[in-house]
Amino acid sequence: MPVTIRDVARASGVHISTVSRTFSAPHLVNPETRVRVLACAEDLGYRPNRAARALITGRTHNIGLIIADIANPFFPPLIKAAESQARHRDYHVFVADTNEDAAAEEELVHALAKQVDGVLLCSPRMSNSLIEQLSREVPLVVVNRQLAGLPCVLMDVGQGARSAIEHLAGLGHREIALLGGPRGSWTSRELRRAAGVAARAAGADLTVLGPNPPTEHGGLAQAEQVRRAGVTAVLAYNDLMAIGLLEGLDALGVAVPGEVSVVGVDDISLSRLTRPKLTTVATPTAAAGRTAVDMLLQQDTDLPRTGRASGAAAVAVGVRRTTAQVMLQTELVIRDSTGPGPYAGRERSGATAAGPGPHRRADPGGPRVAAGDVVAS
Amino acid sequence: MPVTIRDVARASGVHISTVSRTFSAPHLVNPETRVRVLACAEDLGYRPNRAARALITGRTHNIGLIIADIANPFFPPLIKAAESQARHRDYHVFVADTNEDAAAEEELVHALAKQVDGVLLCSPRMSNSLIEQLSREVPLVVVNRQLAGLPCVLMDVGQGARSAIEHLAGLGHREIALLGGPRGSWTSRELRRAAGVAARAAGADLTVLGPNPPTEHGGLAQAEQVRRAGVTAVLAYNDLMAIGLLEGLDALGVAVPGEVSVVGVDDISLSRLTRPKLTTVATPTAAAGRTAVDMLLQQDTDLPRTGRASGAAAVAVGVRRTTAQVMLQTELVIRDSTGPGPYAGRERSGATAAGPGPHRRADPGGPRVAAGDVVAS
DNA sequence: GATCTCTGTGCAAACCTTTGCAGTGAAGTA
DNA sequence: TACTTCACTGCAAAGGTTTGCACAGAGATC
Repeated sequence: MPVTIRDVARASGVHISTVSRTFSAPHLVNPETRVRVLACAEDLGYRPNRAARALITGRTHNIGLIIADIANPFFPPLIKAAESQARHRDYHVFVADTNEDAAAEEELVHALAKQVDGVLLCSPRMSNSLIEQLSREVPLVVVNRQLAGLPCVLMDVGQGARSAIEHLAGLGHREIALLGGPRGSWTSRELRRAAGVAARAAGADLTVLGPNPPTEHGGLAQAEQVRRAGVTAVLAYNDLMAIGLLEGLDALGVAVPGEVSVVGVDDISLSRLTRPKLTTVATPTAAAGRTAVDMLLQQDTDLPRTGRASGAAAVAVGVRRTTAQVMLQTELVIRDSTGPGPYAGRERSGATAAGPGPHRRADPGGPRVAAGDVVAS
Repeated sequence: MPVTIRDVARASGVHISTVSRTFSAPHLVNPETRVRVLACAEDLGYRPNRAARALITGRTHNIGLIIADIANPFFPPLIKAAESQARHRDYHVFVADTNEDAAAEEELVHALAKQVDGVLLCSPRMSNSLIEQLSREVPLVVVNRQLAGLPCVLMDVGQGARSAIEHLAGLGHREIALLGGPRGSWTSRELRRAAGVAARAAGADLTVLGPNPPTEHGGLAQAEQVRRAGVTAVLAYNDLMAIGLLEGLDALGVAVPGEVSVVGVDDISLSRLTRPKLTTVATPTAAAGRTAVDMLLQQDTDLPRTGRASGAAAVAVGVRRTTAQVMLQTELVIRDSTGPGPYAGRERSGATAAGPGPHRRADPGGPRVAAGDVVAS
């Protein structure tokens, strides 16, 4: 029932190889023949079988995108950017969700391995050694995790944490909590490290609460702890948790930013919709998606193909993998969930402790994110 | 470099067919041989090439999921439910985003056709006739669109609209606006139809505004129109638009629900987080995902396979497609964005016009969605 | 008129599996 | 003993495509 290259060949009176060339190397076939073949193909509704093509060329023109949780609004912009970038290069993206489950991640890499030309591993939860092992099976680009020897796209959450802590300290907060993210998250570790350093430098105390599930509920569940900890400011692992915390504090009757200031990370679109609007560290999510696809496709063109069509040239060059690591910048966006703390006005007053008036608002639009720098290669 | 069945055969001293059987029909091979082969496979890190397998069996064990917009929080629960249901049956799901673009939808169906065993088309934007045509290329299940002769999973938004309008009319609203969804959306048409009927029955006027992009911004952009239309209540195409409208009205200084009541559709998790919390028509998104996968896989096992392995039995049965259409129930969840209207208390007072006190709150948890009914088959 | 170049096409192998069929030898049956 | 049955394994074709190589014929060159 499905029409193959053979049917087209029969219909147009040429050999199947000519039909094949009509599609994959049109310049090699006589214009007259070409139009005839194309007409027949059109007539019969022929579409090249990509799986069969992949079998011999070693190129599927698909890339896999493994995501911890599609429901986390952090990811969709990344997915969309990756998809549009891939489409430009005539690639398709297959997205798979792991439910924050390390075992599912491994499973999926294996399942995808032979059906895609490479995989983007976003915010993986599995161990470094397992990732390295899997990278021998299929080209990998890792997002939100630093891994020696593998191409990585990172967001400078360390810098973001620093900015956030400095912002809070500048507002007069000295007792700050950090709501940690999920176990196994590189971002969470990085955030904690940088926040610790920044807090020490600013003379503030940092209490770490967690690990927590990186969801609204994870934040909500910590509201009680936050109140008990006696802190006046909180930096959350991500916006979702920050928003949950906002909810939880509201339910407990704790005023934000009156009694407690809250800062998130990611700047998901939702963070503009809460009351109060969320101060947050904007991460360049879309840029990360684009960059990761670029790096994967770059690596892909460098690498020899697996099919019989492997060029001798590629072999001569050897398996020289590009392992560039890109760090993308983050930026603090100040909205309404942060306000003066108990030490407002004392020492390092600066521009921040400008009285009880309205806080600085982020300008509503425009690009906020700088281009990434290559950090290592 | 990649290890194939042949390498395993060589290593374990058997024919490739024995290796093949070790994986796909273990009971046909001697236990001793089996363990030896498995050991060798393990040693060499062999993994069956699913693409090659698909070429001959005609079964990829993948299903495609085409989504209008991953960033719309309506979809992730559907995706996750579909994914988990598929995983149970040893299938993988490839998600693709079309950016609300009909042309991209067609593109993607073609691209996926030979790499999956079937496609779930969610809230498609393309024409019925095109969908029908594509369904000849690959098994299709359509979600959120009724289409004769094709298996469909629908949500009873008509009933939802009716409940919403009755709720509003009961609260004393007589001038109601409907914020329409995107052009080409079956749900939007259905909503409009049912809302019109219900409004007439309740003696209320219905003003339709739209079509609009089904996003937060689409709702926000209509705030001005809503105010100008002089309505006291609005039913929005989905929660995202309702939330945008909440924003817009807030910016215009219009109180919700004091001056205008707002109802959304979908009950995305976000709708519990707005101020005021959103009254909305809950749609059984996860159930839809599960059901759609079930229907697709059902159809899949019925249909003869394309590969040479096609059983004669299937042919004897003939191409009997299951074209069941399932309608899932919706339910109105009343929160804080709806309140008494100008005609509150006059006639049909009921339980709704209980003075200016707090409105009814939805209970926070528990299942709200009934199981689906088969409507036709 | 012989040789060369070039364009267009056909041939057949290869990619990695699965599976119907046939063959082997051992155990069971008459 | 001769026959059947059975469990296991090998053989080879098939699935749809790509591509190196060979070849035919046309035109150009000397």
